[in-house]
Amino acid sequence: MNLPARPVRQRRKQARPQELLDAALELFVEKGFAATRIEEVADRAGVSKGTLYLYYPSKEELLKAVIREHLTNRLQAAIAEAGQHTGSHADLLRKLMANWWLRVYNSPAAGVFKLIVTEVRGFPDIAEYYIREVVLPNQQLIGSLLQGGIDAGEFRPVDVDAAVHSLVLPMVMLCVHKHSLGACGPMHSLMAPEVFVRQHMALVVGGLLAHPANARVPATVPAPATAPSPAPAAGSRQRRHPTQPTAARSGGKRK
Amino acid sequence: MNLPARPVRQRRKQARPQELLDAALELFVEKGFAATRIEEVADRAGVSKGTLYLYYPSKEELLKAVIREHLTNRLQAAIAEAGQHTGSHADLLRKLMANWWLRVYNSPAAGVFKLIVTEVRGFPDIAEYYIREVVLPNQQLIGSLLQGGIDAGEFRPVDVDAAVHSLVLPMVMLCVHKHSLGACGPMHSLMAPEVFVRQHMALVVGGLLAHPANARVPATVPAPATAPSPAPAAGSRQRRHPTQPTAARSGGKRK
DNA sequence: TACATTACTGACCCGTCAGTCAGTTAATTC
DNA sequence: GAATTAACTGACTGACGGGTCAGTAATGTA
Repeated sequence: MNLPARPVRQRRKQARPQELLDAALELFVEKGFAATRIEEVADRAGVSKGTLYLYYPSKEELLKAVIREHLTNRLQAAIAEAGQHTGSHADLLRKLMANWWLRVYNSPAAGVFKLIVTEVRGFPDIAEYYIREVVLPNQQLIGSLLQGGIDAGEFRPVDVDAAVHSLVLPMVMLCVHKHSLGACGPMHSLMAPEVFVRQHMALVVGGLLAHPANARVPATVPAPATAPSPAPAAGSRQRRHPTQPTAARSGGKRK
Repeated sequence: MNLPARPVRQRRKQARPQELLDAALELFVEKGFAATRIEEVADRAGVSKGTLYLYYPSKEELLKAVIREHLTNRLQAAIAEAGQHTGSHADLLRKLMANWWLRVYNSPAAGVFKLIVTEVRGFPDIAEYYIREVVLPNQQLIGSLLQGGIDAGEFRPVDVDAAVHSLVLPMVMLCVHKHSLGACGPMHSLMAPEVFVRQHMALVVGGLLAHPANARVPATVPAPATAPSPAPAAGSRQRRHPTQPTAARSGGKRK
């Protein structure tokens, strides 16, 4: 009946760059840089191939713009805003990681981690940029928080760098996973990130505390204080059924 | 002087498939599947493009063969062999993770993790296979070890699935990292894996123990037992200088 | 309404690469 | 050493995709 509906050409110079970056991020994360055709990006952004080249001079520059945009504008903002909280060092750590990482996990920025893992070897200058702007500031932030806890006698004198990795790497891996295996259907979805972050922090902070008898479970679950009461977490089975749909899946697929 | 030295054509039907798989793994991990030319794989394996197609019917089948080969032959063997140790549950966990993961990390199998992260969305049947053959058996193995420790009263009754993730994800991420950022030059190398595994296990097992006063530091470093002495690990500074060359880099680059 | 500007389009150009196949040569048999 | 087998080669092809640019139309101006 209605013809392919000529989409009524529009002039929207302001909005194009961001729309192109968003489309590019989605597709690069989905299919990889090399396997994504520039025309697909243009299509998804609602423009023609030629238009894309008005805003970005080459495919490679588009990739770099995508990464730069998401890392500087979003992750860095999150880092800055993360240093604002107060409380005991253990609480601080738990709040920081839970809030911040869940925010990152649920934003498109999570895809950037996969993108970097995937493509960084082909574009080494991205590596330098990513490390300077993201990795080091983070290590700095978490590291000094840990060091503070140690100096205050709240944490055991662990290797700070190693502990930072123990804390952060699982969260990064979760972001990467979300956009690789996690996007292959609901057959298996590692674990609900909200549940995991809480459990992970409880476990690792438990290993950090100099006097573990004091605090056991974070504020959210007011369990009997000192005794090792068998109440790991609300609604979390003890074992069996390692597979579980988990329902939550974000980023609806278009075509 | 000596001409390009005609490489003396050889007939080696037996060795070809494995040599092609090895070359393919290297290149797919290095450059990604889409960006690797089939002729590069053939070159690195010392044959012509035509020969490759005698053994693998298409580029995609080559990829699947690479993954299948490394996952079944190597990782599964490691899993089977990993269940042989004895000792307390905490020791078992530490030994298992340290030995096994360092083995994986230092083998070409580490690259397979990156390969899966990178390519699985394009080939969903690989996902199913990987989860069935690698993820689930592993969760099973570590999970039952943890559950055993809990049942024996050695560990606190934590959420087993979450704890498995806390233990394993950093190691997987380390493998992925080795072949992405880690391969971009010595400007930054997360951390020496041997050091990290030890520290990570100490930290997390510390969080698992029901009576943390007992064991503090694993066998390798006989530190003063209970008191929080400031000796985190040999040769590991307390903070500052987050960058450190770490020297160790494997997999020499050819051209 | 006529003219100017510029955001936007898509057919085209050309290098690249997965896959093919007629021919070459190492190994084996007689 | 002649004949036979089959592992191996690499020039070729057809499709595909990055990048270009002459042309189109939306918007602004007089």
